[in-house]
Amino acid sequence: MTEKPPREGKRPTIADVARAAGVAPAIVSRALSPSRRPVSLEKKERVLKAAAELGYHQNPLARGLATKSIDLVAVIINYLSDLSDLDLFDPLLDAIQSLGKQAILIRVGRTKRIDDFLRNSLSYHVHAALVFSDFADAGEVRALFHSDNVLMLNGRFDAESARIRIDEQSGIDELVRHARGRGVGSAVLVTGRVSSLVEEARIAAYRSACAAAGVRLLSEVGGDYSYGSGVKAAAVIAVAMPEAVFCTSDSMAMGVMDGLARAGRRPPADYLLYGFDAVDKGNFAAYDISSVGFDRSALVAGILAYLGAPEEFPAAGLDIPTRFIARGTG
Amino acid sequence: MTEKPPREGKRPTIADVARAAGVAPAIVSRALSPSRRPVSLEKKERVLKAAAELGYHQNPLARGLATKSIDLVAVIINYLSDLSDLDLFDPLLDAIQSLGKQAILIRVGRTKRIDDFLRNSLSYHVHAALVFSDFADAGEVRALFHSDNVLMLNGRFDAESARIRIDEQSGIDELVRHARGRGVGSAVLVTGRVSSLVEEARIAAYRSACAAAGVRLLSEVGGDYSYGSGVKAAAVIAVAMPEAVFCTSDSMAMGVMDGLARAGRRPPADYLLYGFDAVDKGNFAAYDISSVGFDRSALVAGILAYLGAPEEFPAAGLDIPTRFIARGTG
DNA sequence: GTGAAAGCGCTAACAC
DNA sequence: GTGTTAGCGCTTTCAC
Repeated sequence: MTEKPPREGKRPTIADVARAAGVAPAIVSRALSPSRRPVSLEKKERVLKAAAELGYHQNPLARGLATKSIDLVAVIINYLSDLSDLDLFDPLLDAIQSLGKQAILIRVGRTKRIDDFLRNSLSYHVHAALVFSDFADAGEVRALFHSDNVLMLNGRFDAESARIRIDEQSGIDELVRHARGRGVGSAVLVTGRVSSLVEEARIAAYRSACAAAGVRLLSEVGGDYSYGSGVKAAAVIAVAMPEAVFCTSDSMAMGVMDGLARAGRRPPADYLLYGFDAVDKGNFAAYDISSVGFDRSALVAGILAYLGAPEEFPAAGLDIPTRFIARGTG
Repeated sequence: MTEKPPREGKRPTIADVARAAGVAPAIVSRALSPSRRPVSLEKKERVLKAAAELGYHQNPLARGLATKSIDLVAVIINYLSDLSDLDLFDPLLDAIQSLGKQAILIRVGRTKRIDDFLRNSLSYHVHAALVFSDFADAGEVRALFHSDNVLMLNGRFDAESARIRIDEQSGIDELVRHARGRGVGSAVLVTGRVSSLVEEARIAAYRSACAAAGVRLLSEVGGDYSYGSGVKAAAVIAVAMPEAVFCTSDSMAMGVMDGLARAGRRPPADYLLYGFDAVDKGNFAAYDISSVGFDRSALVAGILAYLGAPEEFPAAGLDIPTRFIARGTG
């Protein structure tokens, strides 16, 4: 490393570089930042050289104070599982970092003083906010995040908000039609956290798909997305055994499968079983559950496009289609 | 909301509050921040009142520039799975936020220019860094992170570094003794990413535990922690069927289980199977795998203690013990 | 206990 | 193209 700060114990500043390069501080700023102001090639090189020799690095705080913006993207979640799964998270982080920004991960409970919390924090000054959490609707979030760029990914968008929507209806329609095609006339739906708008929409999609396909929905059993709640649901389901079980998560489907196995019922022989949110790779042999999924990389690509040029993002938002994935259970 | 900024379109500053309260800006700063300088109760109340009326909120950037520190905790990872699992992540985020700080999540690949990357970014100014990634050893990280507080959680600590260590040896010893107690004389070890120091130590722990307990390690099969790599490993294992299979992750154990099932071998009747990193709750009935786990909440509590008072953290670091968890497969 | 004033390190306006 | 000069909003001496 070639670091030798001019003043002992202090990091070199733009002034130090300017002195070393024999130019004005403003030139250094222009040479080192994506400024649109012109700098002669010769001075630019001198500056770059001096900066390297001094081991100069920008102070993002000072830069942020001056420009009133900061290379940070806030990712707003309730639970980490709001990010669907780990397959989404790592590429998302990569995407954010590839833009020279970093991700600040904010977990918002259902507290009322979210605004105070946010406004006092760095998150209020971020370049953009990605809202996965269903804590607030588009209007509130816009008000909250000042002039910042907000992308709604939680389903709570309105006409004015930038948004990416997972179009679950398409995959669910396909799934239910598939079941119908295999002779299913009646089914039970196992649901997750109904407080969530996304879940509400998902349930509605199942209802309408069933109505359209001519599948009778015998009942809806409440769960919480977890394997355990699926096992519990199975006890209820076993009473009036339907021809098919639709679950709004794969984990619940696994639970239902194990729960019903205790009663000697196994898919696909005794009933058809469908999950939701298929992760493409690494499916367990023991739980080869038919499901609905979407292309994670398409979602990340959409987010990346938004982050790169928010103003050019389609006003109508972006829709990511889902598709039915046939596996062993249905 | 009671927000009425004095100048149109601009957020109120400390100067606005000072004017409204009829005091000097310095007083406002002292009243509103945990400053040790005294402020008369009466003025403090005036300030608080004015701030509330104006809807004043601190600008963390300006504060950070002045104090050279910022209420951000950097979480350094390679993959999100470095955080063990989701059960760890949500409580960790809660812990960080409960301290009034926020988490900035940084994914470092194996790139060489990490230092440049970090020094130019906010992460360089954070209050503390939690290093889960094995990208660098303690010395490098300390050099990199300036004077900041660094907690090593990746096993790459030295005598001077603050660290929390998961003591895997204890749980592995227990596991191997347990296998020996059930008559196991020979076993195969399925390993993960061997480039990682943690994995290296884990493998060494198995070796020494086997030597101590008198279990012969027939071979070591390389995997990558994933279910799929476990399935592949099973093909190799099936050739010379050992009495037990130890896997350094639960996912690989699941894969091994399914892979060997194709050859008609099922635990615990035909062999004993052990995983690693048990998540306590929600174990799948179909994969009831004996494993080694540790108390996630103890880890989070340790991190919280460090974050709250880094200088009071035990110089010797903290050890989180692991324990063997007996389940159906061994 | 209080306030004026000098930074923190950078960018943006404005002259040249 | 270049340099000078004000800030950005806060904390912190330092004098009172």
